[in-house]
Amino acid sequence: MTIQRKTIVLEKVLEILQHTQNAISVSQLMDKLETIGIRPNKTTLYRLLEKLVSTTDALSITLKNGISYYELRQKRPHHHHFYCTKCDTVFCLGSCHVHTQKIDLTQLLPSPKFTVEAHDFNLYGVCESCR
Amino acid sequence: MTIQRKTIVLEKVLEILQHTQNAISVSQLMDKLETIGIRPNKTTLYRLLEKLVSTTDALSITLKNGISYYELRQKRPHHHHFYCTKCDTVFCLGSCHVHTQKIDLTQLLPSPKFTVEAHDFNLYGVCESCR
DNA sequence: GTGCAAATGCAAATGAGTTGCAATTAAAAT
DNA sequence: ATTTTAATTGCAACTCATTTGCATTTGCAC
Repeated sequence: MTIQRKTIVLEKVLEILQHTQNAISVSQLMDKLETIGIRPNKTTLYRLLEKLVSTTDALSITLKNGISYYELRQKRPHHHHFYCTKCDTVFCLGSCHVHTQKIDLTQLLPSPKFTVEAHDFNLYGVCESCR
Repeated sequence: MTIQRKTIVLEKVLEILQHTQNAISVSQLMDKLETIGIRPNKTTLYRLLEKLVSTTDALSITLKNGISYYELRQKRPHHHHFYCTKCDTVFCLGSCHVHTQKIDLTQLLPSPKFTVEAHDFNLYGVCESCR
């Protein structure tokens, strides 16, 4: 295993992810890269993001439109997202209420013998600037 | 507008939906139909389900695998789902905690000016029989 | 410089879901 | 009973996000 090679694309992707409050999709990312004159191959971009996720530097969420959105893990606590149906922006929400309010998910299960490994919670609606 | 025509496929689909506790996908539905000797065209099936949803007889949820699952609305209150990652079954959960525990989602939003129109909440894990 | 693993690019494939259009069917009107 | 009309169906082709195979390039290590 050698040191991971640095690439312009990787650097720029990290830069974009660092400078947005939102989770962004591959196509949104490609658009942003295009505005700074970079047109990476989409396969490359998918692989780069996959790597960031596998190294836990980033995480991805997939909304009910079937599209995955990425964000840097950074120092943010576990949280969920708001998808604006007008502008397709994925806003990060405050700390997950399931954790902060210690909600017992077991009660909701068909049987206490089910093992919950993950949960997702997405809000859908219209953001402030789209109203 | 004439009376809606009855078809074997519609009847069998309703029958299957009525006799399962779970939400099922189009491919799961096609498999079940196949076991009783019915091989409907997938377009037909999609359109039939779309109609059931539009008439509020059924509802659909879409999980992070990008697949939609359908269930009859019937008398069930608003609830969410548990997806078993081993057997691909989508179990219905108890009444939505956001409603029963009157959780205020506004607090989680970036701004109170955001309008929440819908939310989804899915659990992922392993079901009782797959453990 | 040579070798080797990582990174890249392209084209093609995947898979859920959709669309256009022609063909069929059943209900309504005659 | 026959015609008219609208709903239903089936097929092929398409969309779109994502993935895969494979050949090529690149850059670190020796």
